[in-house]
Amino acid sequence: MADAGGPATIKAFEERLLEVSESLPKRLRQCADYVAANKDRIAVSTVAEMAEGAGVQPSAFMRFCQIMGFSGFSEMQRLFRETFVGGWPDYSTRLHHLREKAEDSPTALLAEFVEAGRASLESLLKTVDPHHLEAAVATLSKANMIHIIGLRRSFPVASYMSYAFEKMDVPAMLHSAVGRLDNRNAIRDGDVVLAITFSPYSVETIELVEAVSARGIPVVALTDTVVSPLRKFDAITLSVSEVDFGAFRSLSATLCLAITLSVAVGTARSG
Amino acid sequence: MADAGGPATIKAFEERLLEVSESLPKRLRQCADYVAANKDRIAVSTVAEMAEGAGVQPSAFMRFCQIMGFSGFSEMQRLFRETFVGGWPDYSTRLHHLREKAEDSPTALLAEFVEAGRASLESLLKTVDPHHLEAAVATLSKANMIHIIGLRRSFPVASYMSYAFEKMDVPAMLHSAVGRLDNRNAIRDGDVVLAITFSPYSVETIELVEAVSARGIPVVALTDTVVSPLRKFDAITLSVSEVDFGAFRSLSATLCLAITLSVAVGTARSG
DNA sequence: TATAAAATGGAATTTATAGTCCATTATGGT
DNA sequence: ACCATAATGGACTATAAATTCCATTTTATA
Repeated sequence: MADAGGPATIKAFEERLLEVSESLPKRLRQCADYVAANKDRIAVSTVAEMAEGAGVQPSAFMRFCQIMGFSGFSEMQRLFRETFVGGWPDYSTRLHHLREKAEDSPTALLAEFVEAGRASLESLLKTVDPHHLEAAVATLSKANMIHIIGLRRSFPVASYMSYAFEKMDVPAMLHSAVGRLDNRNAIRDGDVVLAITFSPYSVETIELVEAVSARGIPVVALTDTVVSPLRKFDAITLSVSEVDFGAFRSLSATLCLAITLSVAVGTARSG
Repeated sequence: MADAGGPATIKAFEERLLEVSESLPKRLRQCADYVAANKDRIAVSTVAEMAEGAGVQPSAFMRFCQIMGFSGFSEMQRLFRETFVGGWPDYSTRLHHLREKAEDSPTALLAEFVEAGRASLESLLKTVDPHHLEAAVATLSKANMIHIIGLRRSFPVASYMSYAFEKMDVPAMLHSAVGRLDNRNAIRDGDVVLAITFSPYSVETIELVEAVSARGIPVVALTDTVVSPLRKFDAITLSVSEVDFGAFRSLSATLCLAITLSVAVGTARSG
């Protein structure tokens, strides 16, 4: 018990957390992880709440506090309560502050993108047609193989879905057009193409869709507006209007739709 | 007690406070004044502490809470505590219902992910340390070449940043570890490594960081919590706590930070 | 595989805190 | 100046939360 008082600052707390978290049994590690990801909650929660969040018993959480060097939860909580008096206003005031006060600092920029992302997410629920979404899920669920194509700015979305499908044992293939290779011969009857493209639309993607569409292969499209060139082919279209800030588009809403599709298809298949 | 439930938002709370404070006896007015000046303390204080701060008896403060329309102090405090944590309530239980939701209707699932994304974005503003962000931008701006590494679930983020940098003429290279190739020899003095990894952390990424860190190459890390293994090397760490659905992570917040970094670095270079 | 040690879950206990009540003091009107 | 009414302070009680303890399960070791 050389450690009379636990960490006295948040920084010391984090160091101790890191140092300790290497060698921790299962439950206590859960505590460490949850705490690391939710430091702000400590100040305003009860042990019971923290324990539930971490998925452990209150007593386990207590033990964790002691390992961190505190006498108990209360003492740990005190550290966080004290350091954050004078602390944080709510989201909107904070945002306002950042925008005005810290003009053209990276943090102000972050605030702008966060706001753009939020706006995009909000409009997502409005722009996505539930029937189209259901149709897309149904089509993808029946596919023997899902061929994902998305290049340039859409590539992150395509690779994301590819990863998600793999994790859920949904047969999917990412067409990356590396070295101008064009694997369209891999696409066979019973397969489905999932095309992702946003303005300015990659010709490769459009060409691929055109080709397979002519062969009667179903196409599900993730695109932006109603004027997307993919509309011409009878694809099931899900449109996302992303609020962009400057020339750059944060893909918040698009990825949100992507994960939804992935999970929906994954469960539909296994169910 | 015509007023069954008190104010439900901070805004409503402020309005009620203003409306009420006109006609208040001495002690209760003290409460009102103190609360107005110390709203943030409500979440982390006891009645006794608040009363002392306002210079009144606890019982007087209790009466004040009731006049504000709450049943007591606890109810008033709950309002502040909830708005603090932004209320992404126990996801462990939500996760259980995720499958049912997915089968139920994809739209419900979408709503769930939208909500998760919004919560993640809000907390992003809290978790990102402005100083670290500035340091990261400064370091990346001075790099001769930015080496981006991010595998598996982090790969979409890595490829996104790679694309963004390219568009802004920032010299950057995406290390994809295709075919187990390891291009670490391409990393030279004056370069900077941008590592992106989330739990469970890819060993390849950690190994790379370890290797270059030993050579004195600066590392900027995008990771999740403070217990990330990247902390051990002295990297400039930006942590994003994203809501996880089991193996699935909606990358809304992460991408938001990614685009911010990209644009900030891009402008810093050209400016 | 048997045994000891560590970790865990849950109930019991203790402590702290919110909330109530009433006697006392201040205030405003006649 | 007196009375009626409202406001206040402080002690008391109920409640909810933190903490501890121990029986049970799990894990590591010989």
